Amino acid sequence: RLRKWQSRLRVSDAAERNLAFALSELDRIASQLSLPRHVEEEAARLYREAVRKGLIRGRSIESVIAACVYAACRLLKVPRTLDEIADISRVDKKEIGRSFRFIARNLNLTPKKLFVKPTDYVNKFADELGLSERVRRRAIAILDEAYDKGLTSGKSPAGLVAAALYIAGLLEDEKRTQREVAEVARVTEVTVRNRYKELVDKLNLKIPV
Amino acid sequence: MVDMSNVKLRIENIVASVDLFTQLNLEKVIEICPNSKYNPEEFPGIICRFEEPKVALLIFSSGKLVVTGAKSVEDIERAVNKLIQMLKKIGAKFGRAPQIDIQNMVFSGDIGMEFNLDAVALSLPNCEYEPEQFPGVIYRVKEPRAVILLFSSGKIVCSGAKSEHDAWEAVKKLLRELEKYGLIEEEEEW
DNA sequence: ATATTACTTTGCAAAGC
DNA sequence: GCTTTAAAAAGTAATAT
Repeated sequence: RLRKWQSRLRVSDAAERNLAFALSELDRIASQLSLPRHVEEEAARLYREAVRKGLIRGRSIESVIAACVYAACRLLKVPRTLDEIADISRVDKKEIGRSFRFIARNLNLTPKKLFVKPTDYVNKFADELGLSERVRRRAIAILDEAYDKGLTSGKSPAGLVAAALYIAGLLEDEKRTQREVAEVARVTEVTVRNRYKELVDKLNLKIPV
Repeated sequence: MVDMSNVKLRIENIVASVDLFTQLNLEKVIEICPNSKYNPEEFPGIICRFEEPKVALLIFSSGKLVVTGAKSVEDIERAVNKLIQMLKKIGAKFGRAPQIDIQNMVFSGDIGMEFNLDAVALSLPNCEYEPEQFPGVIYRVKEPRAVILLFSSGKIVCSGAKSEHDAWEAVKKLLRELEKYGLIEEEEEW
């Protein structure tokens, strides 16, 4: 009886210590990414729910916390690339991605709930690139047309947005280099180039020389 | 009824576990396997490749094997018999026929129609789609157990099935779901 | 800037750490 | 959990020329 209580106390002790560690890790990530309070709170909620459902087994607390941060950003439409989160996490991008897909499956975070409009990424990247409202609208128009023509399925949203901003910059005379857009979107220049070529070709865009 | 007339499936890989019911001395076996590798430190089995039939075999001291890379069940049987003939030369005794269990079959295929994966992911229950990490929709079929990767081109990969029949059944279930949620007849309305 | 090679995802067994 | 093996899909990434 007493032993039972002691082991229960030990278990709850460990659980509390783990939760404290998880929340401090969440705090660290949230502050480094300058995440709004409500996103951090949502990530904490997701984490507690994941613990309640026993989804941490076999996964590191750090990868699950990072996954919850990414999920919260997606749910609340606060654009953050997985790369940005992986940069400041101790676990690699691959592991965070696995944990993210696992909690998404088990916490019923459907693709619909997780969907972030390309517009949100356009604004985030455009902010970092200092691009005008006109360029943003042009990029969104390009993305809409690309979607209608079936050019976006299976492609990296970040790569598509990067290429659209690159093109819109050229068309609106606010050029940013492929290197610059690739850097903010966290994709390679080759990806920007590939998306650029396809969009220019299939949407018959005339790029000023 | 779902129209499967335009659907194609091709076997790409078959994984089987085999029991030879004989203990093996891997140090001796390694001598008679031409292109093989054996590093007990990193992996407990011998990794052996046959060119005909083209398969890879993992040979364990327990007399159990894993045969991968086969394009047909017959390839696996031929590979196992070939290995048995080789093992007989180093004195291995075989009291009974080997037991071969197909564990996994991988198919590539085509549904014959393009898909807007955003639309699929929005309506198809229990599917995953993270284009930032992988270009296909991941759909898990419970019965028969299998997983199908669906790409925007309409090409698919089906894995986890234990037979060709199961793979076709799994694909049929996916098509029924796609049809049920109005994702089949789309042509221009992306 | 392009070509090649490599890695992402899915499924599974084997024996041992 | 990990280690090793196989193969496809289509995308992205890393490295070579």
